[in-house]
Amino acid sequence: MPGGLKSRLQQIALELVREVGPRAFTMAELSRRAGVSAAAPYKHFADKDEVVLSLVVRSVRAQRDRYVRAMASATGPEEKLVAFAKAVVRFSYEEPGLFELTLMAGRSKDRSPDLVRYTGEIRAALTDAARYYIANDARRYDLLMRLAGAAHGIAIFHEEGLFPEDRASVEDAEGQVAVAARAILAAVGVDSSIET
Amino acid sequence: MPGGLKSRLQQIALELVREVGPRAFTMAELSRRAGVSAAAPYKHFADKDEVVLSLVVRSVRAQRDRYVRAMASATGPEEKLVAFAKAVVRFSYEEPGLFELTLMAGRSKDRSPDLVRYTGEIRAALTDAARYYIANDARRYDLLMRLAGAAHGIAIFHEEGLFPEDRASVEDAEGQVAVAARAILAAVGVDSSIET
DNA sequence: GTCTATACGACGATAGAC
DNA sequence: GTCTATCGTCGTATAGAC
Repeated sequence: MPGGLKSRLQQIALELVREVGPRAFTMAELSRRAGVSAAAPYKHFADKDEVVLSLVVRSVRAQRDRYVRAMASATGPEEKLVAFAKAVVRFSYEEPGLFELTLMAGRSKDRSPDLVRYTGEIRAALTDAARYYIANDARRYDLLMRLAGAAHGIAIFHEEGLFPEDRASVEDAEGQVAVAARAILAAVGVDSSIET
Repeated sequence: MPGGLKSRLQQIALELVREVGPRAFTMAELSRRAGVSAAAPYKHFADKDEVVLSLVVRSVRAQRDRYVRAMASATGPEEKLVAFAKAVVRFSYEEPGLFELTLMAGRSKDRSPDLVRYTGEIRAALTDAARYYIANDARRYDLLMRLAGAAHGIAIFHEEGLFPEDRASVEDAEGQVAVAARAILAAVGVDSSIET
């Protein structure tokens, strides 16, 4: 079974990052969990960074899957963008390790075409829906920044346990982010230069 | 000069965290920069955690100073809350290390009365301004969560370099967060049960 | 492809002299 | 209060046998 260890290592690395976060991830623990020697992983990955990079790519791909799917199953621009915001909160809740990993994507973007592709696809889906609100590229990008930024921050607040005890469920957090998203969208109104 | 080293260590630890962030902070580097032996700091702090905790307290106090001052010099509830949101963005820009440190505050709150006090003062100032919008405690807390969460997220996006190149200044980020804050506040309207 | 063995460095923390 | 010296632990990474 050649190459069998490589994908197994990736899988275990994923679980490890899910548990302890990207910072505390170590090659030593990876080898331990895989039940192989500390040297073995280095036959499949040049170094630690290469392992982490492959996880970043997986994280972004997973988010693309979720966000694009969430937006596709909603009808109308506002509902699509709200669905995105809720999906961000849910992803951070279900995959805190991968969510934290995402922020490292900006740094390592040069090193992986896949990364560029997946982030591009997320952006394209968002842009598509937001076109309904704003035709101008720059202003529309600003709107998406406010929307995604707000979703990100609310997700973190929820993750950090800052929500009040009696309303700390994921559904509560999704509700809050939905309200915020609708507010941000309502503030820009609808771009009248768009034909139905 | 008894105790002189302790405050010097705190000062240097602060600079160190500002530079490399809380995760990469090490006692070894702290000693090195202070020009003392690796053992010296342990006469003043029980362990690494105690050093970091003292920095968390400093970070929260610094934010209290900024946020309360920013809100005090603005007139009217909306302007006060917008000023808070902008101050969050500016703090994350000017003190990224301390900003990152803040998220560890939730974990260690039990261990420092000062921490509880400072966070309480920030919350009180926010609550005071938000009373204009919502009288009900729970719903007002939700509003502040959306506001602070959005500010936090937009601050992080700016910090991570996700703003477009030609609009990546702090002032641009402040402008974006102000728009988002106003949108979130506008969505709840004004609580009519408030007199004046 | 995987192993054992190992080099090397960093860090946290302590003991005991002064 | 500060030093020197030191221990133990862990991590990254490589060399060479199988």
